[in-house]
Amino acid sequence: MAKIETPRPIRGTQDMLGEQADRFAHVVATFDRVRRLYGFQRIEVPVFESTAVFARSLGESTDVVSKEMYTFEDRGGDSLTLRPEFTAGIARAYITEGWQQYAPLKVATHGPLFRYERPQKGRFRQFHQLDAEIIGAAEPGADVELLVFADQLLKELGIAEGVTLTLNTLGDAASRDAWRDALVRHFVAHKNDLSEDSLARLDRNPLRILDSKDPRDRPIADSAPDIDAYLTDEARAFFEKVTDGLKAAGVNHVRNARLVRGLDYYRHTAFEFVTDRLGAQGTVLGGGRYDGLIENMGGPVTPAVGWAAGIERLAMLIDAPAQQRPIFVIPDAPHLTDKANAALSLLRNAGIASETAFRGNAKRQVEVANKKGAQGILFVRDAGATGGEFYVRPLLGNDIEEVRRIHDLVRSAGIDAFAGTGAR
RNA sequence: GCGAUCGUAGCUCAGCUGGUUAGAGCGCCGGUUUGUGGUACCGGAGGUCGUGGGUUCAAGCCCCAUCGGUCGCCCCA
Repeated sequence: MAKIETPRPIRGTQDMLGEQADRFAHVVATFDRVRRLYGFQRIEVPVFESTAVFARSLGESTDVVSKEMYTFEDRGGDSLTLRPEFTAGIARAYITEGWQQYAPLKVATHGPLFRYERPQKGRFRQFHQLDAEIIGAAEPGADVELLVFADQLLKELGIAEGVTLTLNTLGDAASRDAWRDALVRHFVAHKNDLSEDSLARLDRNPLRILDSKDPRDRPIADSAPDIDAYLTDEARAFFEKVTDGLKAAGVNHVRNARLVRGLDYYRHTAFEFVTDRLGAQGTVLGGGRYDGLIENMGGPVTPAVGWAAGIERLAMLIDAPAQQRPIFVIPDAPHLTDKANAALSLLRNAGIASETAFRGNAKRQVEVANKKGAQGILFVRDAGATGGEFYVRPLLGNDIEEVRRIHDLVRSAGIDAFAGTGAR
């Protein structure tokens, strides 16, 4: 008989078990809790959209659109794309669902995203992000609130220590255009000394040369003009209000005049929370203001600002979430199984995490309980057995008070709880 | 798309300059011991050494190709 070949998992996808899944869930749960503190509504948007949603909004020349999207034709011949980011889909929903009536709208979501990239540390083809957006607010206060929200999230995840907020402004459209022209002039003047990669960037996305890692580019990038000289008065005032707001909220940051964002629609505030603890993937949370996007997609002129954070990356940084330490219920002999199950129900109904092994003698089950890090063992015996019908034995590192509570609970409820089991 | 590196049991790995029947720990299965209770002992199953070619009397080990993992470039969360 031919051997059945098990299909392999798709490159860049993950299967998570135990601690890894717990870490992931803890990040999401913390986000969901903090997001409520800031009054962000939960939204859900589709995992796939018309290709045009992403192709138009992200910019045709970006890597994401030109080579990283999972795009396919459905059976009706429509071109669909698995979302490579959240913002474009949310902007589409804002327009098509009439959410303008709620502006300024504060929304949050999380879920899977897809990009066709070579996987490496902290990078996957199916990855997951937290996302927060404020749509319909042109005020710098919106930028500040999002940043303070992000900062609190990282603090509550316990990773603020190793993570730094880096901040920049790309100015308004006039500032950005003037700066961009100046940059191009600067780079063209040094064209002969640029790396091949940066020569290509010069045509597609000259801003990106600023954060090139190629040593040949560094002197040229470092001597390039900052945006500061090209900021309009309005843009400068806006940026000052953002930094002042952060200061008032006690959020530390560093200015990174070389920070640019890859996607075309960014204006004004651009920021990244970065760490050196994730190998080449330094960015843990990033975002900025995208005042032009919704208009670009055929909607009304709508200012907006938002950020996204990589759940996998955050999950790698946090301490392992505390393990659930169950009470193990062990019947002393096989005929006590039903009685043990009754005890289990009693514990669980009282909100006490408890488990039992499905096989093995009592001795073996004790070993299983230890391996699972049980907090204590509830031995279930025949009525009148020496040592008591129910006996709770605490294990190493237990919470004595909790064990005592269980002891009392079972003993006081014991008679009635097991009356109907036929086990007595 | 490019580069580096790795690929031996379910898992983590050992396997000397190529040389008999490929090993360990953990896990799994069975048993012994104990018997108001955890850390003991014995045994067993399980591997076409990623796959396909090649070199050689002989390949887990050398060469080529291919697939996959990991890390990096690009780009990004």
